Amino acid sequence: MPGKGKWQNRFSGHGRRWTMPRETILQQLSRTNKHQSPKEIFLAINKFNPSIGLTTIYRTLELLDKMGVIHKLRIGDGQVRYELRGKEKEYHHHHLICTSCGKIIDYADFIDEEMELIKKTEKALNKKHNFIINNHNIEFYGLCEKCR
Amino acid sequence: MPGKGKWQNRFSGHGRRWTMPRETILQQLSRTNKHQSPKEIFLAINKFNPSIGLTTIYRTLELLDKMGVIHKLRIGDGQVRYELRGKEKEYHHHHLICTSCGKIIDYADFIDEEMELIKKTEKALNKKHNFIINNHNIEFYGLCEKCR
DNA sequence: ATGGTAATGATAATCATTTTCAATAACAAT
DNA sequence: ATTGTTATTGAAAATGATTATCATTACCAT
Repeated sequence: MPGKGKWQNRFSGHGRRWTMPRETILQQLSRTNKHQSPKEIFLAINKFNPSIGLTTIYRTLELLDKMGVIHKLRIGDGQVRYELRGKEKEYHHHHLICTSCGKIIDYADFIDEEMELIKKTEKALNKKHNFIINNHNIEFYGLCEKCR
Repeated sequence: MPGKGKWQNRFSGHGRRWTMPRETILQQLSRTNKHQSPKEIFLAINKFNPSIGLTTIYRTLELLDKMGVIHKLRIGDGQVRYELRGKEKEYHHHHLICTSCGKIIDYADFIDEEMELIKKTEKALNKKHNFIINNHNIEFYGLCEKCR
């Protein structure tokens, strides 16, 4: 039985199981606030635990995303990336992506105004298109300091 | 020499050439306001002009995106998608994406407030991170009327 | 302790996108 | 109009991320 971590409770009672690979993957996601791709996560884990396969990484990340534990990021560099949505990172932020080197900067300015606009927009879209909005994605593309 | 279209002038004088495939691809992009993937564009063109290869579609779309003529969309359905940025579509809009069936709805509400926020944010990000912002992407994910 | 079944990992399969490279065609200079 | 340079093209192969398959393993409720 794997050690009980803070996420274990989210896995019980829905036909889901709390397993060692899942705990290890969540640990790796917690280890940094970088936006990691499945391959990166696999390589990091593989150094100390070569028994966890890449397929499991993919499956677990997909599951965690569906559960709302992590956030899926499609920045367009050829790989999907994920970041944790834990309490310590629950502050709302978006991404600044350098189209030259791929660097990603998190930013969280004007959040109050932004949240207000988002809420207003979500409500209007819901009414107008009868669309339930679960998530949104705001990204800015450009050139970072080094690449400009 | 291919027929002169309204985009030809954007291709002259920079070592670029105005070719039949490019004109055909731009025509196909103009034919609809849907968000088309390279394969969809290829299949549509292929019906009446099988001489244009998929590789050329990819290369041309990439070029047109860099030129700012079209807008690249990564909605996460496994393919990149493009839409024209022509005058007739120059109104600012964002996308509402159904995570179940993949339907995309364009919307353009609260644009004034949004533009103001975007401008403010861009200016602040520029100052704070010394980042030049060229583009931004706002998407809402959820369930459409049929899928909810 | 054990049985049902969710989860796993190795492998192969898919599928979008890129690379390669020889052939072609746009177009500037003549 | 002809020519030479070189951007562009298309076919085929390569790449690389993600997904499907399937036999095996290991949670965990009983």
